Amino acid sequence: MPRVRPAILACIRTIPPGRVMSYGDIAEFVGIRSGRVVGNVLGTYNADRDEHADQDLPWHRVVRADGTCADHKRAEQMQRLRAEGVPFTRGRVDLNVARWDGRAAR
DNA sequence: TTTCTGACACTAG
DNA sequence: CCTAGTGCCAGAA
Repeated sequence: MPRVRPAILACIRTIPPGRVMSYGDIAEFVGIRSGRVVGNVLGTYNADRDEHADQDLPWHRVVRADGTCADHKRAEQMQRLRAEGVPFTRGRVDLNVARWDGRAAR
């Protein structure tokens, strides 16, 4: 079984400030077809005992395919993204501008 | 080992 | 705009 967790975390850390990636994009990046795994990784990682974990991981730069974010953290996430200069449209991330390919910057 | 769960994606209605 | 169903895969119990 491929260790997707490190790959996913590494991919998320690759996202520069002011940019975001969708769960599906990250899943595709690590070679899987379910964005659910990405969410699971984030959930387990956040639930981990490592206090320094969430500090190192810009989980707020991970959003859904349509630009919305997780319900439980959407307030904090939106605030952080806005602080980084991520454009918002009607409460959703403007993926047309902020989307990060993960390898080919625009 | 099997089973359940989940910070999702996508399509259909 | 919404809900419901299906596919999907790595962890945790």
